[in-house]
Amino acid sequence: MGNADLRSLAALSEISFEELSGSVVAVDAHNWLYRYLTTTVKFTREEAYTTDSGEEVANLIGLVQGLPKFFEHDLVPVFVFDGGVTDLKDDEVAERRAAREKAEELKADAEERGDAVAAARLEARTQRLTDVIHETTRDLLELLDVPVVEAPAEGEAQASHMALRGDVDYVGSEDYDTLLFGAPYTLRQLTSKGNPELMDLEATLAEHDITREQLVDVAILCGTDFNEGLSGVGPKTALSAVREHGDLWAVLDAREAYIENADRVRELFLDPPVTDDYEFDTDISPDVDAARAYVVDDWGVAADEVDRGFERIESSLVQTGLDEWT
DNA sequence: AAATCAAC
DNA sequence: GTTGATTTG
Repeated sequence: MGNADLRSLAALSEISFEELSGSVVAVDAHNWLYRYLTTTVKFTREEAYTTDSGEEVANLIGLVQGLPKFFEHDLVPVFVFDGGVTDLKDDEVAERRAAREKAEELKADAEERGDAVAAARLEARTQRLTDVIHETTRDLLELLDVPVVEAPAEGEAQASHMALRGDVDYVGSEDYDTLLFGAPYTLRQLTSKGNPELMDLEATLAEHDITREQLVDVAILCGTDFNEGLSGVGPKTALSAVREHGDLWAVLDAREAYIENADRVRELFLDPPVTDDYEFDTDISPDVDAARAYVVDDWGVAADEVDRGFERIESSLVQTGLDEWT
């Protein structure tokens, strides 16, 4: 199962923050938080991200540490929140729940053995995005005046739709799904060190001389979040098969194979539930003091975890303010 | 989570 | 080329 490994097919290139200055980037909130919670935050210093009262605040710290990158480079993030779960994804959700429960069991075992390292690793797997995390994330974004859009379903699909309509310049994501959802340009590694990476849909299609429909077919053949791919079929095999036979159905026919829900998965990528009913203002003026008070006073985050982040946000605001006068 | 490596 | 395990960040 699992995700299509489209990396080897994607047209990627480096891009500098200078070139991106002034752009608006739609970020899938779920993905952004999930990645942040499971990688940067959880591994080493788990204690720091849980308050004395036992509240999970890693998301708040993650935002305060991650957002300055946007502000400092004059990039405006628009956070897109997931709507209801697609029914197709029920399987996936159930699977994740099972995986989580399993991980929780293993973690309990590890703790019993006194194996702290193993327990910490497993903790990452038990991680989930709770309602509290979603709500506090929204609250903090609001205080920082960061635009938020509600997706009817998949955040990635909505973000891609907004990019297709030209309402944002880029989608910010680490996933390759945005290619399938039709996002013209996706930015990767926006919060890591070094330059971001630009993923170009048109260049990807041109490079392999295929259409977006065919790219979706390739992905379905290798497996996506929504369907099991054919075993033994990876990106290379899928690509040449689609190029040879034309589309998914012809490939399945030729290989006498069957993929559950293939038609619906295809539809989901090519014509996902999205909305034009959104509105946001990219001229943002964060209330840094209120944000700091919210994080430190209301939620009990240690001040030294967020001081630097808030300082960076503050000084980036001064900077852009000056730019307007020069 | 990405890169590398071994096995099929 | 694909997959699974492994390591490192």
